[in-house]
Amino acid sequence: MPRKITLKQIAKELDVSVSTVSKSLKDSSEISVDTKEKVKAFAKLYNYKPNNIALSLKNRKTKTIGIIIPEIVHHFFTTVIRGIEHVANEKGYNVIICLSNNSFDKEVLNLEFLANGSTDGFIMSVAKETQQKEDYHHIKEVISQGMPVVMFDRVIDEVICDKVVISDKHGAFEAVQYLIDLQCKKIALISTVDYVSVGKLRTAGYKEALTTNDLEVNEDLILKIEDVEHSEEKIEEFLKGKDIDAVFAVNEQFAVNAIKALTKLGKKVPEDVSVIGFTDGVVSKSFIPSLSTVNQHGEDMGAKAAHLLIERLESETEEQSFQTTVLDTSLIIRDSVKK
Amino acid sequence: MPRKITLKQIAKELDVSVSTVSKSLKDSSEISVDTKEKVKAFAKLYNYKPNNIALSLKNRKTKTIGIIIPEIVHHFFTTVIRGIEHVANEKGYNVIICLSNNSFDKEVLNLEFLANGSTDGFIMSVAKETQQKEDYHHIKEVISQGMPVVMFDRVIDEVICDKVVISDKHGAFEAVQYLIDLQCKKIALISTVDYVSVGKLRTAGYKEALTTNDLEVNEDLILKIEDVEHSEEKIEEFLKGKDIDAVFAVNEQFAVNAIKALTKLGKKVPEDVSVIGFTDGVVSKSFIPSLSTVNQHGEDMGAKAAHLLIERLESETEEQSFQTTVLDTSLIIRDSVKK
DNA sequence: AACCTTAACTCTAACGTTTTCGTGTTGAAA
DNA sequence: TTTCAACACGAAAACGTTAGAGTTAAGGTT
Repeated sequence: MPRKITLKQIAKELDVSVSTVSKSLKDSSEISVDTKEKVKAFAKLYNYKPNNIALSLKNRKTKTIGIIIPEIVHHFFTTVIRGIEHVANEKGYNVIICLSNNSFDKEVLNLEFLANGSTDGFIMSVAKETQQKEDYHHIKEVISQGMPVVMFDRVIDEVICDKVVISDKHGAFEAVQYLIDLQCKKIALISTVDYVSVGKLRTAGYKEALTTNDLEVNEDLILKIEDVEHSEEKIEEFLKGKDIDAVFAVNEQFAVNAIKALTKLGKKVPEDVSVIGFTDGVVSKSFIPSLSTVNQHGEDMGAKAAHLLIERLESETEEQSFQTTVLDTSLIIRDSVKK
Repeated sequence: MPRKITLKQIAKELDVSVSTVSKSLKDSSEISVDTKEKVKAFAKLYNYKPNNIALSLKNRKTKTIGIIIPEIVHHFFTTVIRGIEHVANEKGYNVIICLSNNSFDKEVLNLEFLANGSTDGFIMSVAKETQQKEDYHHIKEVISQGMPVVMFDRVIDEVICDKVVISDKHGAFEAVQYLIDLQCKKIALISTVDYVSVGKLRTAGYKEALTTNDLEVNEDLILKIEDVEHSEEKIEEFLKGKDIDAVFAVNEQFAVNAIKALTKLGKKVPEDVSVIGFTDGVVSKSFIPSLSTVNQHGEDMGAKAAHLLIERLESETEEQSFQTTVLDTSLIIRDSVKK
């Protein structure tokens, strides 16, 4: 029934000053043992807990990390969040999550809002629309105001801050190399449009693998998809009549859709066509055939990002050198490739 | 380069008082047009934005909603979050997410921490461990301190607050009824242990459907699983040698595992055995055969919960009547049941 | 007796806002 | 010339907390 109790109320009740109460609870040597015990007992009885907002105002730090991501209904992002959350909690930080829904405007709004006192720093993956517009003033602004920012996954070279990425290019390279080692010669690529940084990088890895193995890059075998919504039909159309022996897809959904389309077109996976996707989600494991993928280790990524941010928050010196951590991917081979 | 600017700094710079600056920015009629314009121009130039923390302290409200859920890497919960976030943002609220990881202690910690000024109210789904322990003192306490709480999905009857649930029992009933209408007579149930409220309710729906159709409830056809981790083997073992023509599973994962197990055991889905799951996730749509499921409408659930909470936060009167909103499920029929 | 210590407090300022209540200046009515 | 609004602004309190700088009284030292 009782509302939250404050120092002032305790002070009044015990007929001492607010500072005495505060110091008692901090076990200050300035206060007599008697008084301290009395105050502590009373505080415990009324379940006193200091008000975070007041503390934040006083200390000018909130012990809160802002996460801004494009989308929450997305397995990879949730694993990253889990990683961040784990580390943050360990270090006494809270986490506040905002979604940009891939909208530039909402990203700006979120960032501005959280920057006004709500958080000490940010961990973010930028919205697709932002990457398209190439407008990063909002991010640069919070950084220039002294807020540390750590970017992950979709990072912006132009913005100077700590970053955590996976070796997209190398991960793609390895996957395609694996396919080549299986004697695949006609490997199709299903990617996203180029302004999405990861799509671009994975495409580069695909191409590099081909060229280093003296295989020709055939643009007819490359599909770039704008929106995930109608990917299924597009993929089917793309694969129709194509003479291929493997597919490399830059995400899980595209890989699944590719298998479905291939099956529809009368080709068997993995007997006729081997398929490798990117990102190890729930679907990959469950699917029949289970999907071979490039695992991104989202949780590690989140953990690393959180460490970087907290380190910066807690270091006294305003370190000016920023680092980009590149995390390795690992290739998980399951049933969607021939043995 | 400039740190965030405050009213005080603007005041000093323009040689007026802090109150004049504050009033100017609020376009108060007390201040001359000249001064107001000067202040506004200056504020705009330096990109002044009021400090949220200071505002929160002053207004004694944070315009922030706390979400506490057991797990983030979970499709259903993320859809709920998306629903909450959408409504919250519309109404000018922010969202802060904490994970209990299904641990009672962490749930308590999160709740206590957020209750000390960080949020105006909570939307939560309780941890499995909490349901097991049946210890709800932490939730009752924040409520008694005047913090509105809205529970969803896993709700506690014993705690008096607003709730949003789906008609678990009825959803299960409909699914099983559908199977019965297909002439299935030997329907297995794969559920969770009973202390998880939704598992219990869905089991009840299953049983009711059987009895209303004069079918016997055979406990040998019911499997209750404790942890999801090793569900695959357990389900396979359970199904081995069982003479059944349908399976109803209380979640997506169990349904998928059931199909895999059945396939392994030489039975065809849907020709020999029809399968219906619960919760419409990514896997359901992608799986082959695509899964028939009871759709929970997570986003609606989140939206409703957010509406309930915000309404309570913004109503002056301390309304004492709490409501439980029951959302309908809908049965999505795909390829995992025979036609 | 005059001074110094020390224990045990209390006061005050500060964090950044908002808002109520003053207060001094002007111009005009009486 | 006095009186009184109207105007334009400033001072101060408040939200809850902390920390450094006083303050007071008791006791001890010279």
